[in-house]
Amino acid sequence: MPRPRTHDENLRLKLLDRAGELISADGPKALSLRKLAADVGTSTTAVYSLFGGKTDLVSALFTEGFRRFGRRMSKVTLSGDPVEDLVRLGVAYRESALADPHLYAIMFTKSVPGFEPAEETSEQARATMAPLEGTIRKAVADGVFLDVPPEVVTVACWGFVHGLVSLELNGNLPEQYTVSTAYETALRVNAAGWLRR
Amino acid sequence: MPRPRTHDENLRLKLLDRAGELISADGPKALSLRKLAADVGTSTTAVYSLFGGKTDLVSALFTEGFRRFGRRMSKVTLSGDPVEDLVRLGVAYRESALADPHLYAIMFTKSVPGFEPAEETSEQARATMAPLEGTIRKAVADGVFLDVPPEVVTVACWGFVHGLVSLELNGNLPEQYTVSTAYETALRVNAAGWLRR
DNA sequence: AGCGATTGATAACAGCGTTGCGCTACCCTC
DNA sequence: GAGGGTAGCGCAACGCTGTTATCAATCGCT
Repeated sequence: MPRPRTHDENLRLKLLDRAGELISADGPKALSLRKLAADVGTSTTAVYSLFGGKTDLVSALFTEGFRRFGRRMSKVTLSGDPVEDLVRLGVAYRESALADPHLYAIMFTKSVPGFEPAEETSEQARATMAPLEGTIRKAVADGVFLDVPPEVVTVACWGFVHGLVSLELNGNLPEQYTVSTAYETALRVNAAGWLRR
Repeated sequence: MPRPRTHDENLRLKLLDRAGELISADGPKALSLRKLAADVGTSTTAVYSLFGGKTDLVSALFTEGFRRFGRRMSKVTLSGDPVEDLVRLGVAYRESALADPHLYAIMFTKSVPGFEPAEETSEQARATMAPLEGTIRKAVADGVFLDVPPEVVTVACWGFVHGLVSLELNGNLPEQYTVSTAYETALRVNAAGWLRR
């Protein structure tokens, strides 16, 4: 069989796109190199040429997920009031996660068994948290928030939203609990908890 | 080849134990029916007779995880001061999760691709949260906590600890961030946030 | 004691990620 | 313009996976 074209940057994107679709539609189990290659009209070997292996394909998805995530987070318009801004950022965080649940799962829970994110994980994750960190750092410096190391506050806030979102995505929340309303309430109380009394 | 014995309740336990060990040692990817059966000295078919399939084996692990978790949580001695008790429960929660990280992952993140917990999930999860829920319900009823639906507070507190623990288990936390000390600080601030002003 | 049901050992199936082989289309140099 | 090096990638095979049909052996029950 002949080869259609080489150095097909297009192919790379098509594989990445389709991989995202597959994983978004039916979860990580549904992402098989064979199916992926067949869908795109190539062979599994292409994935090895272009990415290095399945793990590296997932790694590319991981990066893409953070790109989208970071863009959404940085789009939030901040008011200057730290509590209000923490709420806004928290809401955007949830919306981002709900927009691509399976990408979120790749980023923050180990949803693809073979894949262990590289060292860049923490860095990339923290870079995404830049607006959050900035807001908190300022609030602490201004004496509006408690005099606690800003990292502690940042991680606490991040953990809070991550926890709620990931419970929601996993279906661990009770039936009668309507997330959207309670989420914001909880967010506001948590943020206000860091205010100096 | 003959068969050694039948109705071997012991075999069931050995399989379950070994499965837990395998998954705890090297993660969900390392749990293969063939290796499991070989280690225990039986064949893969036994898993199908005794559990129904790999999914159901994982489901049994899931249940076992909640059993251990619930026992640890209910062992916490409560002081009556809601903030203090929320901290104690939060600390116990983290210790439980760190004791069996992979079981925790089965319970709360979808670490085994095929496995979708049944309807009993939410129920079993919520049952585990009984001490937490009790403490909060009382604090709200007594007017010590803000007048917010207790479920909202419960889910918020649960999400908070789950989020921090799962970020920690996934290695998403910054290097310099020392969890054990910051965790308790954050826990206390969060709990105090629910106090009536 | 003997019958029926259940356990589980064997072996086969389909599908998976991965890899060696080799063809082919491109780029570079002459 | 012609020839050689290189990289993309289709094909086929390997060893692994979960699952299942077949069937022998053993149990509980009458």
